[in-house]
Amino acid sequence: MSEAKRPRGRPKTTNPERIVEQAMLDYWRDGIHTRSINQLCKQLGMSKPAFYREFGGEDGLMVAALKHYRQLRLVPLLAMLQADRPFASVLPEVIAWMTAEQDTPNGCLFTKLRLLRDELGPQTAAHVRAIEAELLNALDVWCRQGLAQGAVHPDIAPAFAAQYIGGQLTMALVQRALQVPSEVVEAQVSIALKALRAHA
Amino acid sequence: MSEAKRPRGRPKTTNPERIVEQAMLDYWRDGIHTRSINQLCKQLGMSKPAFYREFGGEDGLMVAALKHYRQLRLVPLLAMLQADRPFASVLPEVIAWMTAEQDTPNGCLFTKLRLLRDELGPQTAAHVRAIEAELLNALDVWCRQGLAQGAVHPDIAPAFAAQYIGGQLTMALVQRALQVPSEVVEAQVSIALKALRAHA
DNA sequence: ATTTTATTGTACCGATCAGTACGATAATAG
DNA sequence: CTATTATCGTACTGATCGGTACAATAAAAT
Repeated sequence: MSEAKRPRGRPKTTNPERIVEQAMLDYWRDGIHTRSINQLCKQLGMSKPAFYREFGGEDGLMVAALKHYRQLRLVPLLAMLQADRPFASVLPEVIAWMTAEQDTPNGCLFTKLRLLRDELGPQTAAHVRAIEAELLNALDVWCRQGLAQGAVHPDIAPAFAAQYIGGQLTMALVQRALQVPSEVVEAQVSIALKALRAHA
Repeated sequence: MSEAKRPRGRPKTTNPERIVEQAMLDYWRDGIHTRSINQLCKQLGMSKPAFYREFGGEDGLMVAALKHYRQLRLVPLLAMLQADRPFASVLPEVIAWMTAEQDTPNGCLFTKLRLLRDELGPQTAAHVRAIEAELLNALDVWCRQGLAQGAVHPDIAPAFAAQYIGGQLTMALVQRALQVPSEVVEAQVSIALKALRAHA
């Protein structure tokens, strides 16, 4: 609770956290190609020089927004996968995560960026790749556990199972972004993932 | 073979068909947000007034490119679905279509546009919706046939089966666009679609 | 040869773009 | 108080944007 001593110069009035959160929601809802930097700054309520001071450019803002999104939505998923619990009891939670109705925009910001990788700035592109790897790795570890627990069909290699789940994840998030009702998507994913289970 | 009588004025030198084909490939390969109209015209080798005379604007060009794509890639798929043949023998062809390696760009132009529906011009958006409906309807009819033939699991409603196949179609095309190898995608789709078959 | 018609592309428009120079401002330090 | 430091945003830059006016051109028609 220490009242941090003020630094020397004029006090900062911009609030980066608030701005990053709003930018994340804007990108998530509307995509990344709907606003010029001029419009972006107006929307975010900051001057253009302040924008460049804070983020260096759009690439910087997008990385910040993506990091924020990761904390908000992806970290909980990773936590599910990494919790040391029975595969069969985690699976429905993962499915629910994929198809959740929320007060936030539909779909998944990470998935949207992934599909536009060639149109991203270098830092954003690198960050997307890093998250891809992180997620795929977590799925792989989880599938190994499931196999060891006898919950995953023994003929299916964990690496393939991870790829498969990742694919269904993408499917579900894309369908949600296309406004397919969450119950329908949930039914689709449930059927698709039954193929992985033991004693099929 | 009639040598059509020339019209009155200065002869046309631009070749709309060639231009539409090239535009289709460009959109398919690079996405729709990578070139301004100025750059587009340069790339297509036509003057800007010629471009506006021929297509009226980018929306017009994109519709033309999408129609061209439909003929090239989607019509063959629809033909497969509408041919009056055993469900079980058509299914592998559909899977092969989804995952085909080609000399053309990876992925599917229609799917890319579908995911960007809010960023399209009005005509292109309408055309995308029309193709969505056309495809979903064809899948629905096909699934009814499969059910009547006893090839589709009787507990699965045709409308849901059509949605499901459509979802897996999207998944496969997105994965291909993300450079996942076609054998991997093919294995994924095969497993996912096994869930539909009778006596599972 | 002259007129009519259709297509051509250069050269231009105002608007907006991404990015920054710089003077104003507001705090602490001495 | 004055000096120092840090952040502020107005107002500007040259480039590029989407879109078009219009003079030149090339054919058929008369």
